[in-house]
Amino acid sequence: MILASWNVNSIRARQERLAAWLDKVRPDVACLQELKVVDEAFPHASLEALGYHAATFGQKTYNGVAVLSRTKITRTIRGLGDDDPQARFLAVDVDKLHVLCAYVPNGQEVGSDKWAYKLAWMERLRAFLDAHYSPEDRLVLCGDFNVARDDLDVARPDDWVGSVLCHDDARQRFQAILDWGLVDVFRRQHPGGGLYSWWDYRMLGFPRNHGLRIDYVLATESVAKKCVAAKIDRDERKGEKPSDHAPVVVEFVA
DNA sequence: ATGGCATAATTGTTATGA
Repeated sequence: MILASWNVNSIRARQERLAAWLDKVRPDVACLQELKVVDEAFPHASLEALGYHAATFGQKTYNGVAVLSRTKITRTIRGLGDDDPQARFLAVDVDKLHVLCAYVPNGQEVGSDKWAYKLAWMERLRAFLDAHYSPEDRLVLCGDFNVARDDLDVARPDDWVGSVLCHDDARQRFQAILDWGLVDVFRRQHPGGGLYSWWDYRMLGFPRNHGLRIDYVLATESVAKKCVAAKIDRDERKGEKPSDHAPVVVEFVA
């Protein structure tokens, strides 16, 4: 089974690239973030034509998450179960797997209101896991976490010391999510680091490979132990009109 | 200290991202 996570940075701007990529990779499940579109304008028809069911939790202009699946989606939970108006979380069941798709807030600047919201949001995500699932479940939590876990996940760590992507307080919230009972399956496959999922559009970030790994596939151990391959599809950061994020693609055996 | 690039709201400029 192939599972992917990709922050597309507008599904409408990325529609052609997304379709070509789905056709090439044929993931069984794909978690998408930053749709920047309301549910009514989500491109269901073109994705159906490619063989995908879709669950969406969209929003005008900002945020928005979706899960695509080649098999039927049997349950959908939109949001973390509170009155937060930002569309950043979607959980579905597909086959015998819980699939959770998250777009963690960026936080803008340490000390800002958005920063406080980011930390609180990550705590709410951990609480949601506690309330709804067991670490014994077959579960994956994928998405853009807007946190580089370790300096191994940062090309130029000195540039990012204390920033919203690398701050200890954010890393602690991330670790609390892992400590619930999740494995960073990409890290397990590539313990040496030095592989990135996001590069700034500016300052020749991608040609210089000044990247960070902030997109993740996390899995409970029963799923993680079936992982046979994990990669970041750097080719998707090349060419015309790329997202600033590349997809993370993970393969599991039966 | 700032912008640098991209997107979506709109058509000149702002909010946001990471």
